[in-house]
Formats: sequence, structure tokens, C-alpha cells
Amino acid sequence: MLDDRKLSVLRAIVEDYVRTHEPVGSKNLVERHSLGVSPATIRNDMAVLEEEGFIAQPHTSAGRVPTDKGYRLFVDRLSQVKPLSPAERRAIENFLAGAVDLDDVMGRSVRLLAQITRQVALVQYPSLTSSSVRHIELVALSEHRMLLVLIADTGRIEQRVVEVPAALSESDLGRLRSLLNEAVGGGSFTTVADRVADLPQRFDESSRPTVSVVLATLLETVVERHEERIVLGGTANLARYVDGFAHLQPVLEALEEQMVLLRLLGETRAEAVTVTIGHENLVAGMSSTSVISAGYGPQDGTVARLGIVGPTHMDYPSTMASVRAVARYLGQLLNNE
Amino acid sequence: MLDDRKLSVLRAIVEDYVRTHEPVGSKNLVERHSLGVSPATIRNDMAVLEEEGFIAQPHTSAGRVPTDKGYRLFVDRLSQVKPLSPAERRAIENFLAGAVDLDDVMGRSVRLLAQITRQVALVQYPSLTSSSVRHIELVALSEHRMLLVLIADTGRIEQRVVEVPAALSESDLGRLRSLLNEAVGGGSFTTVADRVADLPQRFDESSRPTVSVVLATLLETVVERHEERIVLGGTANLARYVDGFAHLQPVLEALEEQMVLLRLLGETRAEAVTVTIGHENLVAGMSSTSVISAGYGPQDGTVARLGIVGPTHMDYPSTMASVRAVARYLGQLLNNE
DNA sequence: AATGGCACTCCGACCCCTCGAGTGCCAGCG
DNA sequence: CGCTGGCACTCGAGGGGTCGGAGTGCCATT
Repeated sequence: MLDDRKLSVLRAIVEDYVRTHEPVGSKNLVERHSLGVSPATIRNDMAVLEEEGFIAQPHTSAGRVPTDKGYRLFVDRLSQVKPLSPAERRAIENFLAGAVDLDDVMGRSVRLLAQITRQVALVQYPSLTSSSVRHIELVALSEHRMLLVLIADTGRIEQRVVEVPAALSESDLGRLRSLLNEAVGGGSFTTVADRVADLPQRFDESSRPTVSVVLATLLETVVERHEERIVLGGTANLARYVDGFAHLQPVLEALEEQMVLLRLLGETRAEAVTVTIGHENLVAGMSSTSVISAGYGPQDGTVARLGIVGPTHMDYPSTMASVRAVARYLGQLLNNE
Repeated sequence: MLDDRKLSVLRAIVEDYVRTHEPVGSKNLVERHSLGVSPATIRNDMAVLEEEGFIAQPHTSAGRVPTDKGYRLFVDRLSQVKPLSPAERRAIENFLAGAVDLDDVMGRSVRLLAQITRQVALVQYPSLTSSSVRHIELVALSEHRMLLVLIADTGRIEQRVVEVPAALSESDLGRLRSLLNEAVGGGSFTTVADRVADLPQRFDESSRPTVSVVLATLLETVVERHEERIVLGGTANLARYVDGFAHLQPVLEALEEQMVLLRLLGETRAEAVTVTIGHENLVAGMSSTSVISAGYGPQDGTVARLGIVGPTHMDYPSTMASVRAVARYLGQLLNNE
């Protein structure tokens, strides 16, 4: 049904349209790509491609524009991820090298990704549920306040202020701290709930309520969907698409919602680069954008995702390469940390 | 030179233009406002106002539009801050009430401010330089890493990972922690440098380099301009101004720079509402926007600023009222914390 | 199956015209 | 002297008409 030439035509249409953002016609197509046949032949092929839903005409007697389905076929079968130039690799390395902090790393990554892809960039913090506890710290702030600090092996640090019914004695505080670290230190965050269940019983009745509140906060912090953090950057790149102006506001609105960002990056923890095109995206207001995302993490697994959001007519091969490259470097970096 | 009527005319022009975003002519002006004179008279007044630079014509035979200078006069002498309705006050209180955390408070404030002003909102974290130290915590993460946690009396918490030349012994760590808290606890952040200067000498020669590195990091964290944090929200509101589309990209770009945000909010620590209009704003790319900002803090002083960024043709009285109200509630909230 | 030819469609650019809102100026009036 | 009504002028927005180019679909031919 779709022979090689028709696929080549589709590829050429996608490439031209991404470059010019204008409907592409049969004549220009044969001129710019050496397809070896005449415009009339191409027209026949285009008619078939349109019938199959891979391309569409904005109006009669205009050129063709790829549909979401067309981009999908292009991404799946017609393109290969472009390798990055050595200069680009070096740029990535240099950009990420100077980071002192996980916050710093996340900030740099999102700026880097936004800059090289010229799209809106998203970077998710290493998820707690797939990391281990390195340390738990407990500090008395005042009579009724304590500070709980969680440190993950990925370098991620979470802090919560806990309102407690009564202050703990100096010794109870120290004991709780050691017991906590003993119970959960080195273990995965997912097992925290089980491991601390019996701790309150090891304290006097007077301290028990306070200990319970601290533990409750600890568990709450670790609960999935509550513990996710995403940084965003490069929103100015959205403004480069003049045609999309009408659609700009809903997109900007959506990007302010953490939940939306999470859904955009996707649920999977797979390392591979994932592309979601146009209507495939079920988030409200995002149906005219595409998302390219990838998991990252130290070599033994994926701890979070990062990616970009852009118009459906973007340069998929290059952008996929950039996303993949940043994900890899970021993974390596976490490995050294 | 500018009698009362001319000032009324200017006020009327600003009000109409803010409402319609269209140049306003003499006829419409007398119709909508009871100025008691004929359009011809108004035209004469307008000619004077234009000569003085308060209003301008986009082109001959069009209505008048206020200039930056015109808005300035309006804000300074022709408008009074509108009191908020009880419903609005309640909305603010409710919105801020549920916060559990300083991060939470900042996040809620910026969303609230963006929502009620329908502009881009900025909220600066309480500055360390105008707060006191409540507690300093020091945690060993690994052989060559320590975590330094600073807790301010405003509830602000800063953390830094410190790369140290050698681990401290358990007892040295404890001693450093107590010495630090003894030396700086309760005191202003600005005096930290003086107070810790002699600490390294109190340690063995072997520990001294590590202690110095920790102190260096501590000082660095507290240094002005390095310690500032600003949260941003409501960028989708920028997209409501269709005419400003060409100017949208530079504005979005500028808003991604922390330094720019700082300059926008202004240097002063004054509590009063400050308005910067159009070209008065020296930040590149922001010369067609106005900024309304105010200091906030517990009753005894200002610890940071917050504000909004919007087009010069905004409703100054209402927006100023909203900014002031949020700043006040936020100050009260910090007081209770 | 591929091609060249041909008639057809439609958008966008361009021009022209008109209309209306707005202005500046001036003479007259209280 | 300040206000007013009248008047001629200007200019942009919008409607209508024309034209050219790019693109298409179809068909007979190779």
C-alpha cells in the first residue's frame, strides 16, 4: 500500500514543512529532493497519503501539511536520531560540569535543554520512590516545631516543618534520630513505611504522639505524586511561533500546573526516548504540541524523566538526539555524585 | 499651567484607555464623563496635555493615548488606591491560611497575586540579610561531603552541600555545630562573618581546613545577591495582550533571569507600594511594562518584596490595592509563624 | 506505472474607494 | 478671555474587485 517512494515523499514533506512552516506542494518537492520522478507522479502519491490520513490540505489548491499520524509514522519509521556534533557534546559537558548542588544540576540542565532544543524544557527531580535513604536529620526549631530533613542517595534533599504536640527531650530526639537512620538508612524509600511502623512503641507514652506526628510527616513526604518536583525553563521559546499565538495562553496556563507537567513527562520509567505527538497528548490544551521525553538516572536504572514541549512541527530527529544526550550526561553526573 | 479641568481630562483619558485599550477621542470623553464642557474645549486641553508630553497620538486624526509621563502623573496625583471589597479580603485570607511551610506560603502568594491582579506575579523569599539565624545544622553525608542547613527566623531554610578535604570526627562535628549555633544563633545574618572568624583556631590543625571550608560556604550562602530567591507565576496572563505579541518574547526571556527579577522588584526595602512605569524601567526589554511592588515583613520591618509585572496600560489603583493587601497579609502571616 | 498537458480552484496581495472618528483652527458669543 | 459651534482636513479601517501564482485532479499518452 505504501511503497518506498510514498514513504520518501512523506519524509520529504515532513522535512520541508518543519523547515519552512508552509504547506508544501509537489513541484517544490521534486526540486528540493532528488526523487527521480515528475511532480505529477508525486501528486498521485500525495493523494494516496492524504487518503490514508498522513497528510492534509489546509484548503483546496494548497500544498500538504503532515498530520499527527504523519509525524508519528515519520518518527517511528522514517527518521533516525541524528548524532550530535562533538562541539555540542562538549557544550553539554561544560554546561553541566560546574554544578555544585542537585538544585544547581537541575537548574543547569533545564536551561541547557531549553537552549539547545530551543523549546520549553522540563526536568524532573530524581524521584524519591526510586532512590534510597542516605540520611535523615531531625532538628528542634522551637517548642512546637521540628524540622525534618530527608537526604536521598541521588543528592536530593527534602525538608518539612513538623508541628508537634510537645517538644521531645534532648535524649529522645537523639534516640529518634538514630533509630530512624538505623531503620531506614540505605534502604529504598518505598520500604520506609514498613520499617518505621513499630518505632512509636519504643518511646514513653508522653513522647509517643510527637514521634507519631514526625513519622506521619515522613511518610507523607515520600508518598508518590506528592513528592514529585519539576523545573521548567525556556518558556520564551513558545513565543517564537507566531501562528500559535491563539493557542499560547492555554499552553502557558497548563505549564504552570505541576500535575500537568507530570502527565506530560509520562508515567513510564523507561530510559528510551518517547515521543508524544499532538492529539496523542491527552492533557487539555496541549493537543497541538508534541512532547519528547526520556528517562535518566545512574547506570543501574531510571530515577526520573526530562523532556521538552514544542509545536508538532518540530525537528524530531535533532531534538530527540538532544534530549537523549542531556539525559545520558545527567545520568553520568548523578553517578559521580 | 495644568488647571483642574486639564487634570480631570487626563484622568478620564487614562481610565478610558485602560478600559478599552483604544485611543480615546474628545467626543467620547465628554459623553462618558460629565466634564460640563464641549468637545472643542476638551480638544484645546488635550492639545496642551500633548504639548506637555502627558498624552500622544498614535497618528494624526486618532484619539489620544497616555504616555509614560501621563501614567506617572495619574499614579502620583490623580488616583487613590481603591480599598478592597470584604470578599476580596476574605479570599486572600483563605488562600493563604492553609499554608504549612514557607515554600508553601511563597507558592500560594504568587498564585494568589497572579490570580487577583491577572498579571505576572513575583514574590521574593525573605532575605537572609534582614533576618536572624534560628539554627544551623551540620550533617555528614559521606567521607568528603557535608550538608549545611541554615534556618532563619522567617522560616526560610537554605541548604548547601559542602565538599570537604577530610571528614570530621564525630566529636569535632558536634563541637562545630554547637560552636556555630552559640556564635551566631539569634543574631542577624549580616554579623555572621564577624562572629565565626575565630572558630577555625579552636580546632586541631588536622580539622582546621575542613572547618574553614564549611565556614566559607556558610558565608557564601549569606552574601547578598547570592542568597536571593524569587518565585514567579501567572505568565499566562502575558498572553492576554494580543497587541504586545511582538514584545512577548523579550519579556518572557527577561522573566527567566533571576537577576532581572531582582532589579524589577527594586532595591529599596521600603514598605510603601512602588510603581515603575514603562521607560522608567531600565531593565532591557521591559520598557513597555510597568511594575508595581511593595515590601513585606513582620510588623517590625521589611524582609523582602513582592509585586507584579504588566502592560503600562493597566488598572493602577486596583492593582496597587491588591499588591498592598497581599503584602500586608503576608507580613501578618510571617508574624504568626 | 509514470508523464506531460490542461482546466480549475483558491488564497493572498494589491488597489481603490468610502466612511467615520478625530483633529486643528477660526470666528463669534457671553 | 474662555468657551463653543462650525468646518475643512487627515488618516486608518474595512469592504469590494481584480489579478497572479501555486497547487491540485484528471486524462490521454508513452
